Amino acid sequence: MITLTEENYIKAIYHLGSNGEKTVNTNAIAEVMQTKASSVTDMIKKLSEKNYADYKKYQGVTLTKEGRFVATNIIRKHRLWEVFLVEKLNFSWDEVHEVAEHLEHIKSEKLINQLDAFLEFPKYDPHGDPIPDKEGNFQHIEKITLAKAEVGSVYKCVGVDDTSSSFLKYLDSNKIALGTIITVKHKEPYDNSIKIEIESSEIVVSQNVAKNLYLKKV
Amino acid sequence: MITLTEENYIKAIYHLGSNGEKTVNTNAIAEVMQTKASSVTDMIKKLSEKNYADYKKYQGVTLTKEGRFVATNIIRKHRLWEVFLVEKLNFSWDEVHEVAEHLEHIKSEKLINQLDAFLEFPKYDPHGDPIPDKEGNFQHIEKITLAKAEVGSVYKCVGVDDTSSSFLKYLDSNKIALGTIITVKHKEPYDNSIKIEIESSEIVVSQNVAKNLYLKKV
DNA sequence: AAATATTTTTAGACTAATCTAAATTATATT
DNA sequence: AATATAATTTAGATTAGTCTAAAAATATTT
Ligand SMILES: [Mn+2]
Ligand SMILES: [Mn+2]
Ligand SMILES: [Mn+2]
Ligand SMILES: [Mn+2]
Repeated sequence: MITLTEENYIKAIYHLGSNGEKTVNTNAIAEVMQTKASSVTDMIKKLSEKNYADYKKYQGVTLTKEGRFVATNIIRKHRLWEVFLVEKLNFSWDEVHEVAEHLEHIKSEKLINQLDAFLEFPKYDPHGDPIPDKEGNFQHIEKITLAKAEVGSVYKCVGVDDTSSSFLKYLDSNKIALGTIITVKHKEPYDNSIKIEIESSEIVVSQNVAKNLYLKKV
Repeated sequence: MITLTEENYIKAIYHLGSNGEKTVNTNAIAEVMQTKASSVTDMIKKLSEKNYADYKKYQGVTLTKEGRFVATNIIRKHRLWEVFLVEKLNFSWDEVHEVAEHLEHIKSEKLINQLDAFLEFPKYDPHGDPIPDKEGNFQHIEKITLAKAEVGSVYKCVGVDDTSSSFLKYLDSNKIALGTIITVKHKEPYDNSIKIEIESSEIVVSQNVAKNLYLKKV
């Protein structure tokens, strides 16, 4: 039996670890979990005892195969619920994350597999993130941030790194959605802002925006 | 802020109290909650402090207006989710209760109101129980148990008291569903079993079954 | 109206998850 | 290599929800 809190720690470790293959350190987890390092230490000991994580004192933590399975399963549920909320219940993409944080912990194999079928087996969530299958496998799409895109090239918007409501609403108000075609017109060396063209109108976005928007060359 | 456990206690008190207008006693709650009387005492003290319940030592407990609102709101969510599972995700009526026990605690006004709309504002759940509106109001349907039905009269099946999987599967296997027309043919005084006619075939059901099946005269 | 049985409450202990403050280990700087 | 700084762990408390065992109150029976 796995508790809701354990699931959230496992998810946090998974997300922190998926960038490099290095171990995840205590303070990083504490920050994501909005808790204190001492609490994290207690929890990773417990996860280690339950074989969800490998842990040696002062050496950071990694997930075991079992831990990774738990993580991808929660992510699968989270993203499927997000699709449901947007596609069926008319939520906008900036409203779904918080609710999905709760729905992802509902434990029913049948529920999630029937939901998957009801949604016609979506491959991506409303933020462009891939949805793992029952075994935890999912495609990695090749994508770069707008910050690293080439001037003169044409891209398609395929995802976001920041899923905060304020960022997503900013994109809405600038007519940027998943699938939107963007041409990079100019990079300003002074503040790293970028001028882009969307549907024949030009806008300038800050470096901050550019770093959080994922593109794919077309 | 209300905890999941508090919500479940409030729901239990509501269900136990809705039969009579009397106070609900500690042991009854303990049995429903699968816990010990001492734990119940602690919790009803807490619910009383939070103004969800009125409580005097040794005198049993009743819900306040606020408590009843919490209760009907959870019941609204529980029953809407049950409808969703049956109507959209192809669950059968004996599979939904357990999952709904978890889904009913998801806290999002928008979620539940959009779900209500998506389901086209159903009035009853898959077991024939009425779905409260946002204010907690719902119609009481006049219904009697098969045990109290008159020999010779014709009834429509409108609900069940026992929502256990085994009882619902029993009904399935005997072609009894919500809306099924039933004619009462004979009451056996010896063991209170009842002979009924369904779609021109006759079956005999036990007193136990008869007490858990709700009917309405047609 | 006592005596007995039942119900309810209290007292004290346990677990999960958290915290603060102090101690320990690792890393960076001189 | 010694010292300073940062990260991590430990020790001891706290809160929610639970338990067992004992005490207190209420209900039932004689
Ligand atoms: Mn999300
Ligand atoms: Mn997402
Ligand atoms: Mn139910
Ligand atoms: Mn129901």
